[in-house]
Amino acid sequence: MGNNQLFTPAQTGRASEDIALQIEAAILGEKILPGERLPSERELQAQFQTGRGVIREVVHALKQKGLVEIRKGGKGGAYVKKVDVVNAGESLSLFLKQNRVDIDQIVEFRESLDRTITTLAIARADRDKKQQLVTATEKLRDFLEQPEPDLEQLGELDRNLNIRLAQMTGNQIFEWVMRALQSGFSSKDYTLYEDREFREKTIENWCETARHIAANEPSKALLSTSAHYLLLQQLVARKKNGTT
Amino acid sequence: MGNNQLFTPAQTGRASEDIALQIEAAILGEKILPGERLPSERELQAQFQTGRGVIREVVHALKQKGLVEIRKGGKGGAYVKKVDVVNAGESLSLFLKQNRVDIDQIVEFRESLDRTITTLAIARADRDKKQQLVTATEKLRDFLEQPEPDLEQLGELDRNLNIRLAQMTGNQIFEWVMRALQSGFSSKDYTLYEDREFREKTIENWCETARHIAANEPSKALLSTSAHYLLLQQLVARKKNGTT
DNA sequence: TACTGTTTTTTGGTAGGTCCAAAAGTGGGA
DNA sequence: TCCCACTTTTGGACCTACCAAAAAACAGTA
Repeated sequence: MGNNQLFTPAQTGRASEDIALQIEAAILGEKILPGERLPSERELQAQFQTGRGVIREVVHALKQKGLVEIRKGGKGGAYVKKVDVVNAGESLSLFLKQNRVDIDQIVEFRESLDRTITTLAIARADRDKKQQLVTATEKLRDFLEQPEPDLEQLGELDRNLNIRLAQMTGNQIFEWVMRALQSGFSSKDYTLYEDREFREKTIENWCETARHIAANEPSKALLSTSAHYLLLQQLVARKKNGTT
Repeated sequence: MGNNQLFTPAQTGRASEDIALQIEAAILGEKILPGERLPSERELQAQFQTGRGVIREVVHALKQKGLVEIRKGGKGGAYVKKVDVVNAGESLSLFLKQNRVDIDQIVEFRESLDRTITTLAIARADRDKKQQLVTATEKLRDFLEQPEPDLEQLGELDRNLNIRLAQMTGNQIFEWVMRALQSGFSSKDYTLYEDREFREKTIENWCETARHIAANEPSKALLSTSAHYLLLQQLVARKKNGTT
């Protein structure tokens, strides 16, 4: 970026916020493209006519927001990241954690989300994607055949299925919300998959749903989805009664 | 270099992140309750045996996450905030801004969200709340009678209506997502309300929807909602053709 | 030339200090 | 009692120094 005055010195007052806004605007305004790097902390310090501490705070705030990635050493610095859908931001997760949102609410929301996603996925995704979904669910079922399946890995596969389905809507927001929600969900995971019956029925249900989606049968697919959430609600209710 | 460290992630981890996690855990674990304050930066510096810069970074990261609020002066410091649903986190907003998510996608998502919310609101909210919704929509219509309505204020009222409706579901997550989405939506606002016809039809539609909700008529309410989004999609399409 | 190991430079990370400004408390005088 | 100046607390900014990691530059050898 050289010596052209992309940034102006901070005004007196909340210097850090001012600088943060300038840099953030530069990133969002694509003055600095993803993959490029901001000047080093010491350069920024000179450009903004400020202390390095301020710059560090700013850069770290950007890092926290997921806008940049920091590398050290020669050619290190703050590299602008493309905020992709993977970065599901922890704000929802934090909200779920601190407010002790009831798991029923999460389930309810996920059900409504899933129904829409299923419908859209059937309407929009191409044959290949749908077939891949079926294959993935069958792989999951095979995985479950093991006498001692790794529950953590199982959860991971399940999450991936959900995300894959969300991607099939062609609408990034569904994927974003799904990811955000799952990071919050796993944080209050009641280790649902420990229940063997639930686990088997759920996977079977997944396979069924995937088949309906591949067959372009929205109403049947929605029925499977509902069945899944019915199962989930029952289990959650049991767990609750068991622990309280 | 001892080879015994080959498999451990090594403690190259930054002290600041470590400290941040400790404090965050203390807050989320309710060791420190909302309203209480963390020790002062200098005290923390002493407790953690570290430099003040590190502490400042940590505290500001927490502030950025919305977990604390910083006051200065005597009795100042980092006060723990209750992360309420209002704090809709900017991660979604950032995502929408940087990825140039198409406005159609936002509209599509909002429509699906609104349909669920409407259904749930009818099922769950009590008479009073529903009546208040009707009153609020009528107030909005009256506001529109002015020859020169303040568009910004109008948008604000509209947002409040949406949030009020989301609250009526009794599920905080809907409210959270609605808020997050709106902060992102307004950032790519095509100044839709500038179109006088759209504005009037929309408000009229709002009144109608509210009445259907108050009358416990889910299917009619959903019809109004659909009509609203149809209108919105048309306008967006027109704007798009006009600008590209 | 090509590879290899060392040294230098760049850059973030940490430590500790000084000073400033704002906010709350403190106390004296009208 | 009330108001104003003074003091204390605390975050905000700035600075200097040094450490550690990573890349680049370099030297040495085959």
